[in-house]
Amino acid sequence: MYSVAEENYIKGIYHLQQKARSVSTNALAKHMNTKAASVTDMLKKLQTKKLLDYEPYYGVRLSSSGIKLALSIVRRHRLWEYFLVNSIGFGWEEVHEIAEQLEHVQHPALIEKLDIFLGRPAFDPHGDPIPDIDGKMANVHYVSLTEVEPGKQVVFAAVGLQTADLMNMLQHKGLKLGDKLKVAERFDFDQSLEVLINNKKKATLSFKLGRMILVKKPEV
Amino acid sequence: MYSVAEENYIKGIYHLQQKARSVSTNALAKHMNTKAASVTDMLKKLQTKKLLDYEPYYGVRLSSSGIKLALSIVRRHRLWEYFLVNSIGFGWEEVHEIAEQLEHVQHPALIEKLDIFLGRPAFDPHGDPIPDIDGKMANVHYVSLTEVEPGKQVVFAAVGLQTADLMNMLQHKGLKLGDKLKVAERFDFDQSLEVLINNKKKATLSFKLGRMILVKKPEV
DNA sequence: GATAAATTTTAGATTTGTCTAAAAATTCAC
DNA sequence: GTGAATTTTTAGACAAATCTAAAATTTATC
Repeated sequence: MYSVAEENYIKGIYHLQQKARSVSTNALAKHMNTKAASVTDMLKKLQTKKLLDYEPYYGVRLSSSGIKLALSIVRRHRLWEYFLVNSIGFGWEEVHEIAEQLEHVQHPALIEKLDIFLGRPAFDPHGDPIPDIDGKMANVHYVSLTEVEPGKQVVFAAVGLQTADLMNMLQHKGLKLGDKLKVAERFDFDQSLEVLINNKKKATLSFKLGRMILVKKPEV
Repeated sequence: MYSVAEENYIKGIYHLQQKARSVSTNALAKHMNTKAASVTDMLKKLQTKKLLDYEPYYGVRLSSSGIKLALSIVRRHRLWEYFLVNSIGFGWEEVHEIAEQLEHVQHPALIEKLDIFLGRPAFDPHGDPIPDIDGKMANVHYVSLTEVEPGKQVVFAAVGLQTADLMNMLQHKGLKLGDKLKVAERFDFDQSLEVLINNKKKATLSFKLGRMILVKKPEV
């Protein structure tokens, strides 16, 4: 098992790596709120554990096992955030710090059981995709219907949540994967949407529902 | 705030204090799975934080602020256990170790929101009372099954220990909280018990096992 | 391409919590 | 109540993760 400090470094490198190919000691030190000397020490340690490829003076990249670990930490973090907001009523602005602690709780079955309890959500409360147990996550080229410009045609590509509640509701509204959707109206008052389904049926969707409808641009 | 190690010592002293007025260094060392020298160091440290009254060579007792802290840790631990069993489907034998980690997650509103979400439960899955935010909890005067007169009907209300070993054994014998128990026979030779469970199943329990089965008189 | 500026690493110290071994205090046994 | 056994504390060391200050390396500038 890895220490909390080690896990935090791996997660930090993972996030910085999304922007640039390789991560510098200084950038990581700033991101981790620590000093460059401390970063160097930790990189040498994580190098021996084969979690990353570290070239002194030339920055660091996660190895494949480092990426795997990072994705598992990100998974834990985002599932706990989802729980904090959608189960016990925190606002999405307060959950990050709590999830930073919860993500380090170690148990072989905990996260899988939490995932099932939550309905295997695909996105956390901030809209970030939640990696599955194999590290796969929703293609972030999807956007939720709430972010689509009125008038534009899009295709219903995925749901952001797999609860019976949501499924029943989608069925009731006559919505299924592959449907062509056009936002006819967006009301500022409650951010609800009026959509045209397959250029035929009209339906009114709440903001909360719209967020769980993930869409992509139609194939040309 | 207090470190995980500090919180664990406070919790350990609290539990040992329930049995005896004052807690010895060695008893605490055994309970904490550490060495007496380490205990002495920590006691001196917690003494300066006014969490306990420590008299060198003569043991330790929690101060009133130490008791308050202990009760808050116990509250966190038992609420998380309740969540693990009743919300996400763990068996009662596996939750103790996870709750040991979760109990140290720090946030001013977390435990109150969790408590509300769970419906403010009064007892954890092992039958132990959950302190409220002011440290108050259900007053329980359980006796162990070994002290019950043969023929009397009692109710299995709590376990005296929370090891996976014990939980597995109870599960195997088909014993769970709320069961009606009657001591059918007590053998002087090894002090083992023969009990009738819910007026149906019979089971033989060793003295050691019987001591860990805490019961109360049935409601009238 | 030499030198200055910036970055990174090394060396050595610090804090927290732990350990072993030895010394000190208490308790037990007769 | 004295000596032995037990318990507890002290002294000194260690591992993890951090720090500051100095040295080494890379990058930028002219």
